[in-house]
Amino acid sequence: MNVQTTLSIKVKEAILNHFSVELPTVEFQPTRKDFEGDITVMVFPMLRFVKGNPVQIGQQIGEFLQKEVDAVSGFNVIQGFLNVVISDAYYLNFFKDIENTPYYGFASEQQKDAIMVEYSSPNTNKPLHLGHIRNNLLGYSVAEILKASGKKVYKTQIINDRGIHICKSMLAWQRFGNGETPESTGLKGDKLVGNYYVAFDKAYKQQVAQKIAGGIDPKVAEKEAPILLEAQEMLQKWEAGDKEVVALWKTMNGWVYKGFDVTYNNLGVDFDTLYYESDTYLLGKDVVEEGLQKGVFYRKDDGSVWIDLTDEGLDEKIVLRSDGTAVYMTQDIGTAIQRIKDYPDIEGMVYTVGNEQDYHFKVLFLILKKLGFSWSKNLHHLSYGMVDLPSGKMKSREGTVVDADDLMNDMTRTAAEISEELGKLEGYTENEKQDLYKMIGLGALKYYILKVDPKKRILFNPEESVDFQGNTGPFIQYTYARIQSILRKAEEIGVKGLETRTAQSGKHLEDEVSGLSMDSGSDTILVADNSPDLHPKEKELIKQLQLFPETVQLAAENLSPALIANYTYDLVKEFNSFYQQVSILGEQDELKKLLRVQLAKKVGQVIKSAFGLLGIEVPERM
RNA sequence: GGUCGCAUAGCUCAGCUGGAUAGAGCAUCUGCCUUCUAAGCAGACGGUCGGAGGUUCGAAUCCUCCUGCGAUCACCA
Repeated sequence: MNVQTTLSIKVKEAILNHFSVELPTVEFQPTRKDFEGDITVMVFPMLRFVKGNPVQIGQQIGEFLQKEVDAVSGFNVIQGFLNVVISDAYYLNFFKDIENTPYYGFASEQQKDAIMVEYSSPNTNKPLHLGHIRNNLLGYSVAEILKASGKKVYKTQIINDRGIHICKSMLAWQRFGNGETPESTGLKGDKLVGNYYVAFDKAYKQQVAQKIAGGIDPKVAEKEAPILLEAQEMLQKWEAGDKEVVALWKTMNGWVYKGFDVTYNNLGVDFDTLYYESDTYLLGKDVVEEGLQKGVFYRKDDGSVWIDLTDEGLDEKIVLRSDGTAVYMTQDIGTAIQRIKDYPDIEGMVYTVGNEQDYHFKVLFLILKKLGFSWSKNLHHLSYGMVDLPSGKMKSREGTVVDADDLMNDMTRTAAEISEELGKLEGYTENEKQDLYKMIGLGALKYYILKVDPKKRILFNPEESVDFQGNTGPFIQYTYARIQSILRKAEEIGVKGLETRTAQSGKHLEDEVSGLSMDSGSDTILVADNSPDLHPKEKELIKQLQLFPETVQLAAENLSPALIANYTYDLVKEFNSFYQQVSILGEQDELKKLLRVQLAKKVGQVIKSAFGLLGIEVPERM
């Protein structure tokens, strides 16, 4: 039982004893730094139930707590705030408990029910850009956070591999490509295909301009440009299964996938299962038919099928065209149901999609609910704000995008410049250095994006490079590296009570976290009768460590990696302050020295765990 | 026009279910490297929390209205 729960019970008891009143709840908050104490009991809310002077009530509760609860070593009352001082022994005990917990902060038992997290889901006609990066980082991180909170998670994406957009690239390639391939040009496949998408747009605009110059109405010109008509024709051929078109489609999508794989790999994201729109775009029609029977949908005279959501404050929405073909909504209904069929343990889904589709998902979830699917109540749209440039929106066709690969390379290069200037990497091979630069550059980028509340839009200025100082990924990575440096030295000089086992630097977080865990045998020392007094900075650190598990849960509930990022920053700030103020290895008292080394080690583990949830790696040195 | 979201220091952002004097980073200025990594620490400067009402013992937080910005409202995806 944690202190807060104990205190809550005891506060109620105190009120019952003194006033014969049963309090429904007790409110707490961390004590502000400028007052003495660790946890503050709010007296004000009790005044609704207990008549009296808040200071006196606080005083009475305080006295009761001090007498009844071992962990309470003191208190003070200021206005309606009862500041409770928690004993060093309690914090030492707590730290002893978590010290050997390898997955500290992560839910120990996995729930049986699974949740599917969809993210990325790009079109296959152009390379990934900064907007996709935000999507990928959010989706990946939320999936990891959900896992840590005890959920079983499937990561997926639905790849938009068919439609007019890819036909445009295909047509332009046929027309202007001269048989170019990624191999012949040395270009990444997605880049090559993207170039033809741009080429299409250029040719299209020329044709439109020509028509307008010839006196044709602009709106008609836009619809009747020959190259557009050809693209539409190509799409029809594709749907009809035309061999030549399908073969080209497969080839060009194949190029794109190879390119995407490189980008995903560099970005460090992955998927457990993939869905392709070419497989799912016909799904959902039968469900619409069933819905018609049930009266959820209705058919208009022209044959199109609709749902009336005006009762819910929304509009009418089409779910099937008059010619019987599926719209986006039809597919999404079908795909959702298909996923449940494929993975029967799924009890909920998270869709990582930009906030421009808020309305779409509101409608989708409502339709699924009306169709009577029990899991519809566990559908979440992880809606995030757009990433805009100072010049405005990013537009692939106009070439105003920040390319994902370019951006990652730029970040790595900047990290390399800074690292080389600082010159702390003596003894590292060139490969090790490159890996480290990438780790730092990506750490900066990922943290920069993930620390912001998902629902807020991000203004990204490519001119002002992402910071490497202050509240940044590299700052946190640096602190981790510092801690590892201390731990290496601690082993060298042989700190008493510290196991000399070295941490394995495996690739997986799980391996490393458990690899880092300390052997037992040192625990009893901490709470011996003559326990050392805690330095205020040590106490603050333990308090911050204590918050990690609840932060993970909160982040999972809110689907917000930003909460993890901000927590980690606070922890690291606290550690650096501690590091600055007290000497760890220079401490004369062996017990204190051991405690500090162990604290540093635990902070390092939590940094690594937390950053793992953000998809950010941490270095041994930097 | 209807609906949804956002608005906090010069800039970028925190602020948990309402609680004490609204916090960080960047930028500007001051100190601190012969002691565990200065990508650091300590400090200064900087705010009518978009505006106006309301609820409450108490509002950046909840409600209403207004302003500004963004998104969305297609037999597009």
